[in-house]
Amino acid sequence: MGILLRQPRTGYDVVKDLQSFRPANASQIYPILAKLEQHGYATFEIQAQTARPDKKLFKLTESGKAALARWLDTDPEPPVTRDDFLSMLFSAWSKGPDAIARLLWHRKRFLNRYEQDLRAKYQALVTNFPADCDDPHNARFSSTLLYRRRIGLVAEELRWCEESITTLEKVSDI
Amino acid sequence: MGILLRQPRTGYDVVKDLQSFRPANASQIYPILAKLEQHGYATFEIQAQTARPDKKLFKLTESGKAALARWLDTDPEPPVTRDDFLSMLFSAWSKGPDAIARLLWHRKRFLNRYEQDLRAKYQALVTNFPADCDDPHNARFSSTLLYRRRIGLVAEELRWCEESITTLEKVSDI
DNA sequence: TCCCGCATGTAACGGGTTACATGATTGC
DNA sequence: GCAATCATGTAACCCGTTACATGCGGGA
Repeated sequence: MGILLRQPRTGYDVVKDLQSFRPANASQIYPILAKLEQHGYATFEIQAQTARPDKKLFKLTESGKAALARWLDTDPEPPVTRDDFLSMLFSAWSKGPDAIARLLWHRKRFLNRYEQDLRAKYQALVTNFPADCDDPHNARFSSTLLYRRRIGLVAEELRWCEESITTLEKVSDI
Repeated sequence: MGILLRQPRTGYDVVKDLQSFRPANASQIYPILAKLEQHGYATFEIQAQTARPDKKLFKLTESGKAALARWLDTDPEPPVTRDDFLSMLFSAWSKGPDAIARLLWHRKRFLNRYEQDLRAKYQALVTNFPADCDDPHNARFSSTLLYRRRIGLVAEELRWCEESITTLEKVSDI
């Protein structure tokens, strides 16, 4: 399952870490961690805290690391996306060019915000840990690759949005 | 739900049409069509066929069209993707640069095939119906926008794959 | 001969989301 | 005073997938 125990983390932390590229919510993660523990793939230490529920700090066992390594050798499934925007665009012609333009503008705003966010995080990563990011044996190397990918894709979709808006303008007011 | 009744279609056709941008399978579509019919959003005519089960040709009612128009006025949810490849890449550092390269090559091959397929379909569309594709009141206009988007994104990810492979080579054999 | 395409569905299962339950601390 | 952050979980539900059931015609 969503195995991302680079470092020991609590369930709560795992949810946050996954957020960026494989969203899942708490009520899903906790049962999974419990199951991993039952199968011997992970163990946890309890850290008592005052004024908060006790933390369960999970970490992978050797057997868990082996299972992850095996999974890495399998071929990944083709990606699946669901995106209401695309479905709407598919039917938007029925309401005319204005509706299409509205959708595109909406998407553009969304992408702009998203891009800024990504760039900020990426910048923070490479300025704080420049050495790690260049070392392919380091976890942060993987992270930089993933950031660069997302940034490139978002920039491309943004380009597409603008292109589409201009063609729409050209076509509809001639 | 997946409302894409541009023209009257059978359940079987709907599944195929959706394939490209919002995959769903037959056992999901049939109950949905039945529900649409119960709610008065769609009706069907039965076309008897010899040697095959009778066709149920569904089409949207006025009330169905109105519902679709209302949906088009709502703001789309942010997109969700799940992609094993990304999860694997995230952990691939643990197995070293070769594992990362292997993943990237695998993805590259996948994207190459996908890109060819998309370009072929896009070409077919614009050569067969050049006028429709330029008319924003026509359904095929929406389709061309969607194709251009997908093609751009796939090309960008391909570029990223190649870039990543070369940085990996540079970094690991110096 | 066997698989693919056409054409419809039902039943069981599994993964994911939403809602609920608890509770102290910190900042607006 | 209210929301957000930290921290754990359970229960119900929905959406989607897999497997099953049926059956003929055409191409490899």
